Amino acid sequence: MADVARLAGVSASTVSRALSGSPLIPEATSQRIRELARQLNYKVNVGAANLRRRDVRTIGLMVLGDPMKAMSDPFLLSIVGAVADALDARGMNLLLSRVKSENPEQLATLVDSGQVGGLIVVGQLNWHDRLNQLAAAGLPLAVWGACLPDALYPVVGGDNLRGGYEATHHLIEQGCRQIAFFGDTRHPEVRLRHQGYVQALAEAGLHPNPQLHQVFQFGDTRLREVIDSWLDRQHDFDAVFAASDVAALSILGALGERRVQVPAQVRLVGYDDIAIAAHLHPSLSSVRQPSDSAGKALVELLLERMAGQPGRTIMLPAELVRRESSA
Amino acid sequence: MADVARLAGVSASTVSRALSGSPLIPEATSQRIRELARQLNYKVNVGAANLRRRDVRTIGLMVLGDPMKAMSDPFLLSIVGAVADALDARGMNLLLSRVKSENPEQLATLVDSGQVGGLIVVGQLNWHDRLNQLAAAGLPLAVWGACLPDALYPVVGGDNLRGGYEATHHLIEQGCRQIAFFGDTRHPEVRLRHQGYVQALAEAGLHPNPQLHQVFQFGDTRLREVIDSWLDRQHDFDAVFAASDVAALSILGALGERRVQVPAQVRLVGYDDIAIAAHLHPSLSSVRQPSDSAGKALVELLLERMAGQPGRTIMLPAELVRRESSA
DNA sequence: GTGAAAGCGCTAACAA
DNA sequence: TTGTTAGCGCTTTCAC
Repeated sequence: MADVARLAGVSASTVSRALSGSPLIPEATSQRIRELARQLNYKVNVGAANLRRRDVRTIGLMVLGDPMKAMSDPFLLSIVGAVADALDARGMNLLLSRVKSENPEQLATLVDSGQVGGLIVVGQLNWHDRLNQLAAAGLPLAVWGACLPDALYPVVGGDNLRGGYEATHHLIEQGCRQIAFFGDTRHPEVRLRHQGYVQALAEAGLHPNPQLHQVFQFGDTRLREVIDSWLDRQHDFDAVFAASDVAALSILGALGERRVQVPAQVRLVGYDDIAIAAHLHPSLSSVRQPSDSAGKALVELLLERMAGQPGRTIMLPAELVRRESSA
Repeated sequence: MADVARLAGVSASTVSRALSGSPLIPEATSQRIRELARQLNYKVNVGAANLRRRDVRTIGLMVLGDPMKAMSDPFLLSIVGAVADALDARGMNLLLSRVKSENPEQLATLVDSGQVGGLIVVGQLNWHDRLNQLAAAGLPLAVWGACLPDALYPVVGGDNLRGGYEATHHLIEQGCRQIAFFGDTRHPEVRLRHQGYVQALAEAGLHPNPQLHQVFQFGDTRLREVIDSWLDRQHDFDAVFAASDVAALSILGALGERRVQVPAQVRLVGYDDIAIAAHLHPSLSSVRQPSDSAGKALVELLLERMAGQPGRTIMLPAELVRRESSA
């Protein structure tokens, strides 16, 4: 910067101001300095600027859950992409972090060490209490997940209750009576989807059959085994509502292998509406969650939080997409 | 840090040394200082440390290609995950960047502005020349892609030629004679896979039929349309070799919709061996590329490059995984 | 073995 | 409108 200043015949302050678009510098000077900097291929050292300014234009993001497993869920990744875009639009950067589940404090380190100004956490897993603690301790974060009533942190999430309800209601309308639920209800989001499921059943005068409710870990590698063993034991159902499309895909595969016709014998609805859902045969009915809006909303809430504002909750609509698998 | 120093009754220098594990400080003192820092929840400011040390322990990663599209290819994402892990293991961080294809210089900015010490680029697209330019200009980078002979940058890639050969050879062994190739050969990696395909055909005395070669954009949203229109025009084939699993999935869906039996009428082999490939019905034969090793190798090569070493090429094995779709 | 001092590259009072 | 000055929080000679 000193070089640029010297060559421009001004002081470093002026260069700094010109390059950061300060209104103090007249447009002409500003132009000249910018051009010179460009020619010299000079770029402001962001680290030094951060140090002086005492803030960082980078935010950290982590996907909770078994790293490799969670990183392979297309829906969660589409949220990561959307967050990256939203940050990009504001000239901010994204630091991607792997969280070792043994060590929740790792989250705060990123902020404490000044590497990032705030944190976006995708998925709550069973970390709700820990996240509450961190938020209470003043850690600036925003979370994608279920909108829990006692959350001390800002949350963006889909309308899981409604989504679960819609999916189930749709299956009932299609004439299904024995509707299985597939999902890990230790997950707050899945718990809500399950509540919606129960609600829709109740409304139709049906009772949830515990035998038709299968718990599994989101993104479990052995998902297929779990599904197979469940199908081996359980034949008395005419529909499945899966709490994620990844699970629904496995179910589709398992059913296909057993020559069970979808939707003729069993109807299937998934959740998230990942890209391939539409391209399968049969194409997969699913509950769409708008990941673009999710990314924008997460960044917005995080910045509000970083600016000291109270912290809101944003619930995004859940929209049932009807396709062949439940026709 | 001043606080910690004062409370420990030592100088900031000593604290700095203790916290960075300098051998100058006796173990006892070091222990004491670390413990105190922990109690005070003190974390070294990474930005300031970087500034002083004049290096950064963060590297940038970008996936080339239409952002949303590229970000949705599970295989590319598994590489991102693997890179994140490899960096994590070395105490380094990962800055995720979206690249706007209009502006290649954006890549260098991340390094020039001191935000990252080097760059990992996933996919070459048609950027080979630009990457060569950047590398020639001294930008430290490592690339996942095809091992091109004139590359000035370090490359990690699968053995695409071999992979294409193996897949095709396998289909020929299964008795197929009219084998279609699906992939965008503007992509260097795909071009090599296609060469392997041609090689295997030639070896069996077959000639590639141009009508059986369909170009499409990797990750193209309208992939399904392209496939459908192709299938409408073209019926004279008994196998498809798809240059990516994502494409293979769409093809599987399209064939299913037309009641074409896989593998009975048409055999199918994909590429990448993404997680769901094994869970579909029929399960998808594919050529596996080891993304874990890829991540490690990319980080290794980049660090070598950052240390001023010459820059090597690492070719990872391609392994055909036989499943139902080509049985 | 430890501390004092200098300075990494930048920004923001404050002064002119 | 511009420049001078004083650090941001840390690491590292260099001297003790």
